[in-house]
Amino acid sequence: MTARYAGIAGELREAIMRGDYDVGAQLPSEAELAVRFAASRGTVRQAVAVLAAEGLVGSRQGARRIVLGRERSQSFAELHSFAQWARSMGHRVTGRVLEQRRRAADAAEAARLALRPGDAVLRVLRLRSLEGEPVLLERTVYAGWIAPAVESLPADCESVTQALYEGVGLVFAYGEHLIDAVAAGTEDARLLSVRRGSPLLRQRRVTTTPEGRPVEWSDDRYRAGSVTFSIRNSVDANPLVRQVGDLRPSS
Amino acid sequence: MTARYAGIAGELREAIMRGDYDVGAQLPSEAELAVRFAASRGTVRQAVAVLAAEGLVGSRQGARRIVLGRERSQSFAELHSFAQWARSMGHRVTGRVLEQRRRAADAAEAARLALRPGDAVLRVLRLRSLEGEPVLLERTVYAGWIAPAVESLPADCESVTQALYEGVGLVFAYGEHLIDAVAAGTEDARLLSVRRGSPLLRQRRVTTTPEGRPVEWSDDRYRAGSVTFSIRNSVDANPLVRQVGDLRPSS
DNA sequence: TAGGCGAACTTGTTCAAACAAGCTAGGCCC
DNA sequence: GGGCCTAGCTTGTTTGAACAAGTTCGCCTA
Repeated sequence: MTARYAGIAGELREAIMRGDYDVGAQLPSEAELAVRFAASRGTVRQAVAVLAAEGLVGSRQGARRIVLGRERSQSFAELHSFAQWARSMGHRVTGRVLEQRRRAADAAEAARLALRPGDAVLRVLRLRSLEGEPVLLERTVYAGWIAPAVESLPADCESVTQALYEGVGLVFAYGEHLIDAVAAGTEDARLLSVRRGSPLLRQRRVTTTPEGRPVEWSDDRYRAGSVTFSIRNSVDANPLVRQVGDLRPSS
Repeated sequence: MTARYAGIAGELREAIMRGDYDVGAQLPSEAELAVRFAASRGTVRQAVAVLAAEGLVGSRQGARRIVLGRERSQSFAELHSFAQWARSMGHRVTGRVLEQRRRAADAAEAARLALRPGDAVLRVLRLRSLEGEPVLLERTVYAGWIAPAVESLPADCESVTQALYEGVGLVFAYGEHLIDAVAAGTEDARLLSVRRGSPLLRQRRVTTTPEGRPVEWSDDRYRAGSVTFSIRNSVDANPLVRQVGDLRPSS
């Protein structure tokens, strides 16, 4: 059952997306929304807090909230599953496993997956295409405990995320993403049909279960121009962190 | 005066950073924290919600919260001001204006800055260096109403953000960031001391006042390897949105 | 017309109670 | 040891009251 505040947030989100309120326009006051939705002021506050977290509305003490934008947000699941995302964008998507092998985790992998160095992990190389064009190369390392489930998937499995949920009830709940730019290496270039040295958008990510158990650590490389990441922030909430690299040209 | 919940969040954040709780460890219950901080349970919930939004803790109904990570977050101001960020990282930073000119806004700029095409804007080309190495090229377009204040800044002004605040009380409150990878153009290559065509991490961003008025629209290009962007997300809150590009190789 | 003032409105914070929905750990049984 | 059950604990939701801190707008005066 959807919580009331989530339902109210959903209705307000739709009203914003529909154009009931222009960008820059004011929302009704909390008191008015409480009457309109037959809810308490606290519940309304929770609902608009959800929208604020999505960057759709902004607020100042004493002034009515304003609409900041109309861009549709994405659920965690949609971001996590390339296939789900692409389909919701209306694109034809395919995915293909090129390599898959168990091996011992190196120190970095072990740290990321809360394992000991030398523990068994499953490394998968996967190519994703949109409209027949290769756009994403994923080098994913799965913790050993999930390896059997991954190995049982077909090589052309479209949505690994969904298949793992349906197959073994695996749920992803938390993610950390590191985004930078790298030059295409030899393998990248061959598989993504680009020149060696050309720019790739790299997203390294680790994904974790609701209990806090890391499942996968992945190095994803997008062809430049194929994908853009978008983030909204504010003085109240800044999810984006800039970290210094090693200040030498990347290899 | 800092709100109580913000103070409690700060203390809990420090305890986490200090190692009082390992990654994966449980936090005390809300009831215990309420006693410890002499606050109501509602206030404690607000405090831990702040930490959850930073990706430091995760929660499941009925189970104690767990520590997800120890990475320090950044304030909005720190992310926005390259100089402030670099200094807090302990790096020597310089900034230099290479070009600065008023001109008419094109359609894209006008849309981003809530202006009409043809309205006057100020375009500034700025180079940022860390430890004497050029790492960031900013092409920033300021709305006309803030142009005089920007023009009055010295060419080697380190922190434009701080100077605008001190000079005219300008406050930034909201941001939108588009992150992708592009190939260095001729000017990029010359100014950042890289080969033409080599990868750059591009961050296009628009920044807005508390009243919702856009101030600047900037195309920032980082040398590959100099900076990584980090974002945490969860099923409860996903600030990261993947958008499709135009599926053709970038120029 | 512009500026100042104040009342009314608006959002932000804190507290508390009550209930719902889930987790955890101990005890018991096979 | 493993599975099941349950009491107690824990987080999630909703309501509401009271107060703080800020904004907005109408009115008045120079």
